[in-house]
Amino acid sequence: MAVSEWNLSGDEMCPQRLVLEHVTSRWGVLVLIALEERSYRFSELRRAIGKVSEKMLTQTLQTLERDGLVHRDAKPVIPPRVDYSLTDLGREAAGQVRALAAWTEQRMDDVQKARLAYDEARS
Amino acid sequence: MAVSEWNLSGDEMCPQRLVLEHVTSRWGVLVLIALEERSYRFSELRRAIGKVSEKMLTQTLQTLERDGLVHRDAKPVIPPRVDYSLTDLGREAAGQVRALAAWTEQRMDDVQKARLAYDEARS
DNA sequence: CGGTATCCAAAAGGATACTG
DNA sequence: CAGTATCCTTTTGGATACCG
Repeated sequence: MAVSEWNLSGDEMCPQRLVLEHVTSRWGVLVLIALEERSYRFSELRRAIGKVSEKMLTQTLQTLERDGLVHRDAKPVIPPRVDYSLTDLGREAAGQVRALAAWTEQRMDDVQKARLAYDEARS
Repeated sequence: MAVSEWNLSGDEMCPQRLVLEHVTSRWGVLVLIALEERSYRFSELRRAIGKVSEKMLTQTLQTLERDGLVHRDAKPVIPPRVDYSLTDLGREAAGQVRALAAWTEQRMDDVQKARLAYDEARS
C-alpha cells in the first residue's frame, strides 16, 4: 500500500489507519499487553494499568471490542461482574504491539544517547 | 517489563512510552514508512504524505531526529535544500511500524466484520 | 525553500456525580 | 461493580504571517 493512501481523504482517515490508532493509543497499548497475560475484570484492569480514568478505560475497551480484538463477558449477577479477554484477532494485535514495545525497550539506550547528542549540539 | 511500568509515574510517562508515541503518532507512522523507501526533501515529503501542515511535519521530523531515527541533511545552498532519511535505528523502527501497518491491512476484513456485528447487535 | 512564531478551533482526556 | 452523563482542562493540530 502506498504511503499517501494511509492518509486522510477529505475529512476522514482510511479504516486501516483507524485500527492502527486504536491499538497504538495511549491506553489501547496497555490494555492489549495486560490482557495478553490473562483476562481481567474492569476494576482489576484499571488497577493493573494504574492511572487511567473510568471513562477512558471504558472508551478504550468499547473501541477494541467493536474492532473485534477484545471479548466482553458480562455475568448477570449482582453486584455486576464483567470479564475482559482477548479474541484470537486481539492476540495477534497484542503480539504486534508487544513486539514494537519490546523494540523501544531494547533500543532505549540508543535513543537516549541520540537525544543527549541532539540537545548537546544545540546548547 | 510489567504492564504498570509502561504507565505514567506522577506526571510524566516512562521514556519507552514516549518513543512508542513518537513512532506511532499520526504523522510519525507515515514519515517512517515513506522514508523507508528512499530519502525525501521537505516539500517533497509533504506532498508524498498528502495533507500534513508544515508545522506538524516539522514537529514530527524534529522529534524523530531527536530520537535518532531520522537523519537531517541541510545543504548550505540558496534556495535551501534539506534531505531527510532514516538512520539505522530508524530503519529498525520503520520495519516494526510497517509490520503493524501490514497486519492491520491484512486483518481489516475481520475487523470490519466485527464492527458490523457489533453495531448490528446494538441497533 | 524550509522553516519559526502566533493565534485559534477541535479533539482528547480527566473529575465528579449519578444509576441499575 | 461497572458503568453513563456532564462539565471542564489540557493537548493537538491547522491557518496565517513572517524570516534567512
